[in-house]
Amino acid sequence: MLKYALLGFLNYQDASGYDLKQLMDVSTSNFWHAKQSQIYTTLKKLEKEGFVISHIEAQESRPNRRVYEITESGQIDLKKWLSQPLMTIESRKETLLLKLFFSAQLDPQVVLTELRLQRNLHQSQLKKYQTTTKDVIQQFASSLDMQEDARLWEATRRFGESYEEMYIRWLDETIEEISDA
Amino acid sequence: MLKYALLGFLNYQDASGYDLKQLMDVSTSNFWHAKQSQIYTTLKKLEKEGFVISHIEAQESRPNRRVYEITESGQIDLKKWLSQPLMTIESRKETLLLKLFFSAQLDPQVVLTELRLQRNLHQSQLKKYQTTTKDVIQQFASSLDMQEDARLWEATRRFGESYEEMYIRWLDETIEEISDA
DNA sequence: GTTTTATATATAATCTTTTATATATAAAGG
DNA sequence: CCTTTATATATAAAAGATTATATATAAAAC
Repeated sequence: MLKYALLGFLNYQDASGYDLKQLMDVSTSNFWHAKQSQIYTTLKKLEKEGFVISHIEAQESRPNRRVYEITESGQIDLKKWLSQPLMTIESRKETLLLKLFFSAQLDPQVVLTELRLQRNLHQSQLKKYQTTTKDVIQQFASSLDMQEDARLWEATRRFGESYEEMYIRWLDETIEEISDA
Repeated sequence: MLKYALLGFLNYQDASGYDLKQLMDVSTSNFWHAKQSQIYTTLKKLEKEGFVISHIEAQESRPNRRVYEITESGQIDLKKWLSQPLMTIESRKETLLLKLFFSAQLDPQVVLTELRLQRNLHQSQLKKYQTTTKDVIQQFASSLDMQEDARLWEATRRFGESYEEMYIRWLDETIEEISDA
């Protein structure tokens, strides 16, 4: 699936592996992320399969960049993937819930400490969506003059925001429930 | 991490690979799932590492079962993992959001069809948490006489319920937003 | 002046997960 | 009578993802 994340970005503009990593980190990291090594190996694979092509760009006082460009074949494949509806919902992996599920024999104070720590972390994440992420989207939209595209970017940001609000509410309820026991 | 899911279940009672797959499917699948093949290979690995031991149980008119039991080493390792707080929050991978993020050039009707389909699927999942999953937890709790443990199981179920409620609200808002455009 | 941060790519090794395949039997449904 | 479902385990192959390591330079921070 990382394939389509990369093609999706390259469909907007040419970019190097480094650029793509930066782009993902400030935009899709909420719902899609990848390690640097995976991005570079996937780009190589996509070039071998003909979905992208690359050329070296020399720079003064900086290492050379390998800039990737989406091919027509890549654009067709991307559009096909986007048009085909997902027939299932995804099931997440949430380590915190796995731990909680098996924590009955544990000292409740240990569990509460963990839940409170998670609350802090999710609170920070929520603030990030409401400030940094929101700003990044607005900047991208105005600099590229893509107010229409920005509506969908905003929708994905709101998902992250709603998710964190829900998570914090659930943590508060669960902390109270365990405290009362 | 599947390691700890398996040890967590085996800490309640001995079970075969088949049993563990069934157990996960009706209890933790909300936030933790695994394929049959992965469960069997992980159990083999855990036995080699001394966290579990197994013996063959003969059955009449059914294939033999290999029943696993947690060792003291396994119990210690599980407890250690449970006690150690997670220092980060997890970032999900949501294919629907990835598609939406790159769908600006697509016909809005195609996007709306996908979102409405997802709404149906999430509505079904929500109902499942409110009925089947809730019942399964109550049955387990009374059959094993573990009302205390059930409070935490209930907390993880409520997470699934809240998540689906949030997801449906977000889908409704996003569908409206795209319809208006 | 030395360390850290940012720019930039690449590969090896490992771990995790999924898909596919093989085998075997009995009960239940049609 | 035939097909499907449920019970039960196991491994091979492939795909996907993480961790670690290597190299190189310049600007900024301390």
